[in-house]
Amino acid sequence: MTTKQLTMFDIAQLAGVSEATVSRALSGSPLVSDLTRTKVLQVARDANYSVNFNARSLRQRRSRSIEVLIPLATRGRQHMSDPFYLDMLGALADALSSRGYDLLLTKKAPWVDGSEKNSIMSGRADGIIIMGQGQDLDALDSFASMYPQIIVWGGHLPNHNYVVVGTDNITGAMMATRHLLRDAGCERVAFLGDPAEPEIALRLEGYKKALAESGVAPDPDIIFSAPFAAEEARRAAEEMIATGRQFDGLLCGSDVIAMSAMTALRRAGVRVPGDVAVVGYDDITMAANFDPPLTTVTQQIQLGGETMVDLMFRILNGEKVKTTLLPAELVVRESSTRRPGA
Amino acid sequence: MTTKQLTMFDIAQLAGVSEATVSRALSGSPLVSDLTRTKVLQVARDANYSVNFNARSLRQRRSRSIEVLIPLATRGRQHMSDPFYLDMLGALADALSSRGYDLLLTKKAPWVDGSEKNSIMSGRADGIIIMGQGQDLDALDSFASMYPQIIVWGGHLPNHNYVVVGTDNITGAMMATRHLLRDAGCERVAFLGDPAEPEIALRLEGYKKALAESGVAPDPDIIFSAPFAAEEARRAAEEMIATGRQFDGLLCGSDVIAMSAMTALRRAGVRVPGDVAVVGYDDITMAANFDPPLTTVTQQIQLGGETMVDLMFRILNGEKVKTTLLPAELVVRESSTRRPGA
DNA sequence: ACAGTATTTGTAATCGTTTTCATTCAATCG
DNA sequence: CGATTGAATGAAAACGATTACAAATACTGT
Repeated sequence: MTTKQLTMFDIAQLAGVSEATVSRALSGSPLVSDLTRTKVLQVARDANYSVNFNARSLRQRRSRSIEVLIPLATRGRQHMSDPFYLDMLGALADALSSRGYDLLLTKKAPWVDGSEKNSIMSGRADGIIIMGQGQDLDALDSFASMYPQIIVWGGHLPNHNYVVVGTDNITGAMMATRHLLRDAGCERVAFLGDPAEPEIALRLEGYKKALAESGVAPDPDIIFSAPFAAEEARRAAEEMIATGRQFDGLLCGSDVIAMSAMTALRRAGVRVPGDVAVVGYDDITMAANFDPPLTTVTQQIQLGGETMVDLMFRILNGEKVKTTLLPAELVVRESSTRRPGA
Repeated sequence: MTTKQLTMFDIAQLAGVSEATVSRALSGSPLVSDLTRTKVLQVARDANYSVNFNARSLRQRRSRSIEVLIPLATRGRQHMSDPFYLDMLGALADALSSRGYDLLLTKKAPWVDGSEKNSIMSGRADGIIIMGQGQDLDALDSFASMYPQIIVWGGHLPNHNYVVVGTDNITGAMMATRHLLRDAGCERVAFLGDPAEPEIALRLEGYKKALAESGVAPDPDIIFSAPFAAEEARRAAEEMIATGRQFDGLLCGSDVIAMSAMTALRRAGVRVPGDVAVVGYDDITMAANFDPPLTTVTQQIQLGGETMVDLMFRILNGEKVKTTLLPAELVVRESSTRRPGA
């Protein structure tokens, strides 16, 4: 059972020094002789002592933890259950823990529900990493304007006063669309995704740009936008098919959407990639292990997590940092290697 | 920019009362008159004041947060990227936040790397929820023996001194296997999963039991166990096929494994469920939206998360709680509706 | 009006660190 | 050898809340 909580005072007694010295020894301060340090460390280890986190945070006025906010879109793009988030969470957890920081996971944005309480002002966290701008850009903006120590993963939009990290969605979608048009030989490329989410909107923009490049006018009939998670994506795809829209290529707003759409297509007797070439976005772990393996735009999740954490620490150090655009890269796999009529 | 940190003293001044009264008013203590309470609340809201978390935790000796540990199996069952974890994380986050608690996400088990430091003894968290027993049962056991406030999601094993919450893996696997044998008419049902992970071992046990029921002797040739995540699962399945093992049914240790295996099967020209009926385990969100929709054993993730949190709070209240077995339920979908030769 | 009880409030101690400032002690120098 | 430096330590003041205890006030009933 838990033995009585040891305090620094106890360690000081045992080591025959003052609390101040113990504190210094444990925190690696140079203001303590090597001899005393080893002695103190030894005693602390033997006693299985652990510095009280709250006391330290209180005194130092920093918590050594970062909140990661994955807003549960009430109605929106992806549900929290999108594996993309998990991959990113893993990357963030690694990046933070390698710096001795903890990760506080939250689902509810502090700017909803009126109460302006948040983890920064309560000293709960030193900064907040927000996954996705979400749909209420103004609320995010005004929230972020109160705190500099905020990093947002998302799309690069013109006016905002927070630091954004994200991949180049426009270019990514352009590459994907070009691939469908040129390599896969598609003539009518459709789009499936919810542009209410900024990242998706940018991908839609890239899609249109690529079409324009090839002299194709975007056809609103095959630009399907509806709010969705996996389930709704499938339904949307089913409806697309049911209403008889013609397309031989499909660019999806995410891998989850792509997988769901492929399911719908196949059920409807449409072959992938034979009849329709499909491309996803994100390159989640499962994308490569899907059947057929999903062509997709990789987001370099590991790098993304690392970058966000890096920038966060810069901010906490008082540096001025800039929004960062990571390169997107197309990963070609079988789902888009169309063999018309095969 | 962040205005100077307000303290309770400031609020007390503004409201014309003492700090003690402010504290009581904010915490909803009955020891304060309604009049003063509303006054104080008003002032606090106007000033946009927020109680300092660390100071409170220090004084109250509890942090109002729970650590959720998702051990990154160095070599093992599922990588952290299994969506099952994300669904469960979501459930835990909901259950915790509805009780005003925070979720501290961790990947590294405190009992590795020698240092016995952990979030409980440092006052960082009030309890730890551990996702999966992992492979080092003894280490977990001895760690848990030091702290009562630990809940483990996993398999129900005979000897351990921590509280386990999990679904009935044996029964779940039995139902799944029976389904393959009886409903799908399979004659040779294979198993794919890594029994080094306790939950998988139990599923394997259920599988064998169901076989025995039907008078079938388990064939080691088609019980495939290898450590894996999605990628490795696919490889394992590929090897299964390549080495020419005969089977017309496949029970997988998880949905991710099942999806990967299905990919491998189809690539090899094996039809699912035509030639091989496949069943997964977990019922992750994507299972229903896969092609074909995955027959699987649902784990009632929401209930599981809620249960773990509930038990955790009981423990923190000093109650004695018992290991809990949640029911498993088979969800039949197309991936196992075999039409031999169809 | 007064003792006796509820009800509200305030005072001050406490939670366990870190860190400023002062102090000690040994070493160096002129 | 006394003065001066420098390194290593300790004493004590924060950090910002909560709560035990005491005090003040309001409310009973006689």
